[in-house]
Amino acid sequence: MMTKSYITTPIYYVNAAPHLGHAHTTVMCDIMTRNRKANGVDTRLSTGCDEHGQKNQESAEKLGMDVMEYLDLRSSEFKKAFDLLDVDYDYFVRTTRPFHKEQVAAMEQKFMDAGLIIEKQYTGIYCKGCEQFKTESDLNDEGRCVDHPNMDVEEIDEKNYFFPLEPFRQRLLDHIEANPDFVQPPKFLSELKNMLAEPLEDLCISRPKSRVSLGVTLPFDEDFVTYVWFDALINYLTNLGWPGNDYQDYWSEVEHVIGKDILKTHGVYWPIILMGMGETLPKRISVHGHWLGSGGVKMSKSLGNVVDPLEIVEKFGADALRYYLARHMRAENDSQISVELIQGAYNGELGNKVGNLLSRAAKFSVDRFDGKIPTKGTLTEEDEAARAIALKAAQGFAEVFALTDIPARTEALVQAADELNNYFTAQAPWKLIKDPETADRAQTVLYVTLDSLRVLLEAFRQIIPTSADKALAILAAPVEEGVWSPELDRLEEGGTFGEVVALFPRVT
RNA sequence: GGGCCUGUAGCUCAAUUGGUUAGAGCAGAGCGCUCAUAACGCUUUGGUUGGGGGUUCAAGUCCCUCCGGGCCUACCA
Repeated sequence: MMTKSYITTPIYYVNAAPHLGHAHTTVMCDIMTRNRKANGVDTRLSTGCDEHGQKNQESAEKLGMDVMEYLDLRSSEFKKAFDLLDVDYDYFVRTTRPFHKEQVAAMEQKFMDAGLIIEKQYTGIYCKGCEQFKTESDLNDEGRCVDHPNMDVEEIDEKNYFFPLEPFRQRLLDHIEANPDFVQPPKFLSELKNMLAEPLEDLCISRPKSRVSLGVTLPFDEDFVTYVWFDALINYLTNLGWPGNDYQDYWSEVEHVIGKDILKTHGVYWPIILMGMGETLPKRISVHGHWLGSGGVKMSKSLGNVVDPLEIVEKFGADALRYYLARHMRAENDSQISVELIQGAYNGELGNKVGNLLSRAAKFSVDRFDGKIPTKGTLTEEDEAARAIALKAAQGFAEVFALTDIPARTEALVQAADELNNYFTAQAPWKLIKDPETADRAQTVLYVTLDSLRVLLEAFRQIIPTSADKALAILAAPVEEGVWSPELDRLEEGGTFGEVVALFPRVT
């Protein structure tokens, strides 16, 4: 049984404002963290910004800003966005912080001393956009990089430092063989195996300062800074205070959550760097797909289908976005998103099912029972069935789940709320209450509905914490932080309702 | 060019991994209810599973091919 856990988001390149992809990965990590904490696992979550590299430097220059001033501004935007999205992180790293830079440099010196780094001369065509050298076939008809057709490429002849990866390839393959859970879901494991099927090229770990100044200076050659990935990945360790004494407990349980675009850096480069350091390899790399615009095409400004997370938060609230991201990402594939789809899910799933159930049962109770939680009488078969449905859906949150489990488990909660709506309509307490002989029965139906909903809401805290707590406050059912398990009959009979307001007010 | 994946009702997704008449939600249509956020419930319309070919008693599922999407990668960066 896992007792500690360490979840990481990638650290985000700050050459532009935070976008949906950043929001997605980070919110998924937050959900996994809340889930583990609720199940008694001591979990830490790290996120942050990668502030080195050529593109960051150029973004600052383009705005005519001092580099540090620019980085301060950008990283504060990321931090603000994650705060707005209710992400409860333990570490927000900035790779420009002195401790991180010192440890990166120390690690590099060790690599040099151990003979793991070599020096080579290289001539080639360099694309600043990619921060990579290109071959002739990479270029378009105009001799420009296909990914950055608006930038000129440069011919460069220079010395650089390299970390040969090939000597570690077989060890990594052996590790994967012995740990088939290393990358999840399986589709991405086979992709990783393919990346390792051919000999690996040496990883260039340096960039000359004449081209890039924003980075960690190489300890053995001050004319160079460190290539961003060779520096950035180390944040996963330096966040924990590595190489201090107490990092190991969390490090041995580390899970990296990434988008499929950076599988190679995390599945190949990073484990091999760790091997070079003599460190434990990550326990798991959990990979998710990307969000596409509706129709399944990539989001782009020219198509006008870009979903801006902050605009969504402003229009629908943070929980609407958190819910959509959690519920509608398919396990192994890319998924679609648009303002219309979010609006549909918000109104139709959160509002009409969950929010409306709370409204109809709570307002009815408040009106007829003097603002008090009704009293439960003898339960019928139908009552028990309704309770069982809620309990079962909530049970999915009373165990540690994987990244790919999130959509189905979230869906189960909404479905359970939907079934409670069914139950409520079938029992029709508004009819029962008219006859004195069945008035008590109305109270039981209301209690069962509200108490079952409370169980669902407690599970919902892992997905949409603010809304769930708001709803639980209406039910006068405060929950304690920490270890949780779903239990019935925790709603206090005769307790006083909070003010009943619409949980997810309809947005049109 | 190579690798991995993908295309199923108007829209977003399922289909126990080859096995009855391909399911669900939303949208549309009809009815009901009035506790509720014009919300809820019941009924219902809608599919040659991207096109073509093949294997099989049987194909959404396997093979080939064409078309459309996505990510990675590409003479030592």
